[in-house]
Amino acid sequence: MKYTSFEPMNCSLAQTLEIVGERWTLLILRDAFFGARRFNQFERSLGVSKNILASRLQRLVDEGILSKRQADDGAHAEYVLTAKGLDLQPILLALTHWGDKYKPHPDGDRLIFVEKNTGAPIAPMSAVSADGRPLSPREIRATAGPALGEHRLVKPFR
Amino acid sequence: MKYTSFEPMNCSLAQTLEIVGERWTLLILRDAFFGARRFNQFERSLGVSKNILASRLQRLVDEGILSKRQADDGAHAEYVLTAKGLDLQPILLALTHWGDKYKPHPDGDRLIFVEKNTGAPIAPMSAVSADGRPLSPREIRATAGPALGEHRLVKPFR
DNA sequence: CTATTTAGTTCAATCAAGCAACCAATATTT
DNA sequence: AAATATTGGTTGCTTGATTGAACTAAATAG
Repeated sequence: MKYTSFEPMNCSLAQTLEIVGERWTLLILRDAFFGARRFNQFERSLGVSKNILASRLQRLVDEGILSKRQADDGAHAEYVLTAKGLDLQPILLALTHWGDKYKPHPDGDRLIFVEKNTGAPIAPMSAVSADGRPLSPREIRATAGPALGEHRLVKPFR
Repeated sequence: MKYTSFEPMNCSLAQTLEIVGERWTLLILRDAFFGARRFNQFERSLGVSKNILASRLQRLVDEGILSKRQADDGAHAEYVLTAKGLDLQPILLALTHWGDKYKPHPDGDRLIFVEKNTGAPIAPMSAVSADGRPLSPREIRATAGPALGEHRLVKPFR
């Protein structure tokens, strides 16, 4: 028996986790966002085993999150984020922001994300209304869309 | 040797993943956000093994993300999200939103998140500037904070 | 020409996931 | 009241994923 796949679950969260929820994957993507492209850069930055790294990179390429191509010098390959990969940024920022808040370093901030133009720090990740107001968890409700058959999630448990 | 811990990494993302990055954890939290409180509800909703579920719930309680308490009927225990747990919402929404976009159900949306008051759908998760403009990945830069010693992440790889 | 770096693959050992069986305490049915 | 089922777990076993080490082949550097 394999590890149970999340894919049969009719849930977008489960679908995403099936792809990026494996060990190391999000850290690999973090490094990709910081500019890592070569196998060796990921390996040294993370201290992950080569076989795991190779397998994760392959998976990300298969999923269209990274693309593997020859570097300009023709010699080695490099892995670069696709548009699909770049769209993972809110996930990484949200995870990072929570860690900043609840597992802070005693000396202060580790990284500060700023607008490239102005240098102003970006807002903390939050759900926002269509017109831009930050929303707290209790101000949000989930409603069933057309694809949510008789799925139990939307029926309150209580 | 255990699975290598992410904790020694001086990285907020790694710190968060160390806690919520395990298999099943984020799905458990999803159900908690949808109102699940009892052991049995999580078990049935997810189809996860009891031992795994017990261990994950325990971990989340230890981390202060869920609190375990006696239900009002005095009999059974229940697990409820703390403020720290509620703060994970942007993470779940970002993961869900990406799955909506890239692993959609053929019949359309699965869940639609709306404002409780107005019923209006919330905005897709995105980084936003301090004054509320959505920011694309290329408009954001990471700068070193005081706690980021001589960490390599901030130095561009290229 | 030799040594090193790079980008992997293959392999054995170990740890975690998954499953089934069990258990104690309540709740429900007969 | 007795029997049965449900709840909330724990224990133990098997299988699979992670890990680290050894190996390889190609490119690059000295």
